[in-house]
Amino acid sequence: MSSSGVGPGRPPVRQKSPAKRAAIVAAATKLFLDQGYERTSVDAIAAEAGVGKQTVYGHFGDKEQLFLAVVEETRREQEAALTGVLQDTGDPLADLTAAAELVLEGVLSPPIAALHRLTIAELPHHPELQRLWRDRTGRNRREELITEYFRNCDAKGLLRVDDAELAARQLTYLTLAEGRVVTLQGTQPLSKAERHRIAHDAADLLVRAHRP
Amino acid sequence: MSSSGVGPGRPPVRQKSPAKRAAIVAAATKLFLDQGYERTSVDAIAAEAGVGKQTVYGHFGDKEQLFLAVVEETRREQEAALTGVLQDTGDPLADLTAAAELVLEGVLSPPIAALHRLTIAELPHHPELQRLWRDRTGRNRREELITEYFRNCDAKGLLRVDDAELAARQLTYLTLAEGRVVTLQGTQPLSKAERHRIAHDAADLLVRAHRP
Amino acid sequence: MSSSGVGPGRPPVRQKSPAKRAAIVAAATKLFLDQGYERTSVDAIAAEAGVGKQTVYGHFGDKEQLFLAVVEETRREQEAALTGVLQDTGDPLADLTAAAELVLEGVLSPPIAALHRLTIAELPHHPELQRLWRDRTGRNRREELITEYFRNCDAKGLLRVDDAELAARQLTYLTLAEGRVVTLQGTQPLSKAERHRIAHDAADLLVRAHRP
Amino acid sequence: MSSSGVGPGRPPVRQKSPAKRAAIVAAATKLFLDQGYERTSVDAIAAEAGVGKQTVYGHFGDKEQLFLAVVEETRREQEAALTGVLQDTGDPLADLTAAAELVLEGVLSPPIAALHRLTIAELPHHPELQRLWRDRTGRNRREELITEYFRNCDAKGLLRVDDAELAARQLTYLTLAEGRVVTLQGTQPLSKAERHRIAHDAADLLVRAHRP
DNA sequence: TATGAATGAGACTTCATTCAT
DNA sequence: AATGAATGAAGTCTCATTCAT
Repeated sequence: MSSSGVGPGRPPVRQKSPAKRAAIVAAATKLFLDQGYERTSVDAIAAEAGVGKQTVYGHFGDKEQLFLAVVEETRREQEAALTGVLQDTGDPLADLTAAAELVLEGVLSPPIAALHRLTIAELPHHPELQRLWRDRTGRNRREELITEYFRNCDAKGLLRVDDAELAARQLTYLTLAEGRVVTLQGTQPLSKAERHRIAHDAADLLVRAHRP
Repeated sequence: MSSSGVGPGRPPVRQKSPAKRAAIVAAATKLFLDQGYERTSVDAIAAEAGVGKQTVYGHFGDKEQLFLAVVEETRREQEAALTGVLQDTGDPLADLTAAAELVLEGVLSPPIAALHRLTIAELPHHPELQRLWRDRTGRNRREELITEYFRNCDAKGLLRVDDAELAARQLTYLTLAEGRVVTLQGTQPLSKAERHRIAHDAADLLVRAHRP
Repeated sequence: MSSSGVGPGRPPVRQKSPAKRAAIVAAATKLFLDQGYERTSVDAIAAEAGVGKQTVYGHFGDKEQLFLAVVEETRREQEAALTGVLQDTGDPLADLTAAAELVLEGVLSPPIAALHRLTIAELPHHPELQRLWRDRTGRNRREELITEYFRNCDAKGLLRVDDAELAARQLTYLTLAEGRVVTLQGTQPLSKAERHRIAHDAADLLVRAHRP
Repeated sequence: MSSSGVGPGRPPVRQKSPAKRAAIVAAATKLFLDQGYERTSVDAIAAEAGVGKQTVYGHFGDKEQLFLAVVEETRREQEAALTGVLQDTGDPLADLTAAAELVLEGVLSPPIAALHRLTIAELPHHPELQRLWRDRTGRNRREELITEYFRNCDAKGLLRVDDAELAARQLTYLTLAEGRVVTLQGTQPLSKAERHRIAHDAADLLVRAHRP
């Protein structure tokens, strides 16, 4: 606002290049997720991004701000990537199993799992990160869809669900918790069969609990 | 070769002091849990333990071995601390809620939560740690007690539980997952009321699902 | 990749100061020659050069590279210092004695002798150094001049020399070997008289062997 | 003398074991020759010898004394190993060539070459070593044999040698100097053919110079 | 006498950050 | 705005030596 006017004829006073900023964030994301916060050096980030070190400091101030920017950015991307497909075939067990599988697939994908580990690790050391994470908690598009699904089932009499939000959260947490344990927090791959089993067990529990 | 050399073998004269070893582990535990692996310096550990740096290296070889020793030791302590109280009042909902509360209390206690965060953070960087953790998974005394409880309920006709192990795992995971999210992975305290609510919600789900 | 990054390439703004590099090499040369490789700390080199430690690492990467740079540099200087004075008075014994004295003077001068000792000591530990030294062997300006001198004598009929290169090498090696032994590898000074004796003995042997 | 009496019946007051001393020297010799003085740790020596560290200090006082003991010991062994075979076939060139080959073989053998490099490297740092080496210089059995050989040749009129000692020294130095340069101070092997060439060139020079 | 646990100093190297250009 | 050379602090680990047994 103060620097990017539209008037003609000003000398080219070298604006902070958004392209470089993006390159830095991309490089930092890769390295942070791969190696963790402390293990990643600003030098390495600058080199990976192909920029000078001062450029990094110019854009982000210090290493911590850059880290927070990376977390924020990555979270935004993930959120956007949550495609809202949730079939309603009239068979709650099948539908919820499928939904849980999608949850697993999303959360255990390498970058997201890495972000999760990284966030947990750095949580106590960056108060700002706590605020960031707290704000996000529960505001998940997928969970909202599952909530709606439970509401529909209740309306249709397929299930009897008093608190659809709670049910959606339970399905999600249950699936995730077991998925994370089985894959050593996302460091090991999850076979299709195992993923299905986990999702099915969770969905089955919910369906049984809420059978009319 | 290493013990006898040229002359006849004589008994070793001086042993590595177990007291110093314990002091080092205690100091390392405190600092690692507090600050994380990378942020903790061996210098600081030695100072905290009141020993020389080389004493640390003499006992553990390098920082990573010390770290693994800390994890192992802490895990052992936790396991031992799991007192096996699990009431059977004939009211599954109440009993399982109480059990879940105990789970929460144990796992969200500051040192254990810190160890959990630390372990997750370092998992990708220490293959040995993965092995350690994998071996531990599921071999939990508390879970076994809950499993037995479900079996009893099934036998008594209070609940209908085909797979008691699965049920116990589900109760545990569900409780833990929500507890961890709510406390920001154990970095924030959990009020008694909130703890009860979480435990109750989970226990309620299980009981409903398995009602005869 | 490393030079352009995202934006358009701009000329590098700040160059590694050649003055600092030179100061580091000078300091390292002094200390390495004085104390040897292992005994010399990078800290001490940086202090002697009046720069920060990282400046040393920025310029040379690690201690070994710095060491090789020192050897290379010192060798270059020596080579350059070899002034090509080799009188031809028509008296081979006198001329070759004088030449041998010059060889002695050059090779037993404290810095060059020290470099020689240092190189020999480190040869087995730095393969790169072996390559460096192998390449240098025999490419000595002084030896070439002596070779020419022998050729001239042969042409003039003063001596009968079939293999002038061999003769030059023999004069050089013989002189050096005895000079080094007598001075304890250059650690002790060599009196003028002794130097003359050594040079004369060697030259005399060559002249006698090649008398027509 | 004061401690190793022969009288019977003294209580076994634990004498300094000569076997351990020998083991320490052997271990130290191996490691010093292999890695150099600074690079070899007392720890490693004690481990290699299979004794405690204090035993090393008990026997030798400190690392430097141990080093000097190693040099002294190794020198003694070499000296002893110099078998005095020097043929006299009446053909000076052949005999001296053979002698020079033996010199080469001895001096360029890996352990002796290593000792030579080590000694040169440490010469400036251990004044005691200088004294040790100075005393030894020229007191070489092989050289004495060659000296005698030259005297015999002179007596028999095969050669004309005024200073047989000088001639022997020249043959030795010349051979050694070239041999050392060619093998990079004994770090590289010397082919039989090359060894012969070097010895022959040196012997030839001497024979020519002293032809009657 | 012999052991090896323990020490304090110091080794090489890398870090986040600033400064001169 | 952007570069990367330079800094000073701090990192992990090893050393020669001593001390308690």
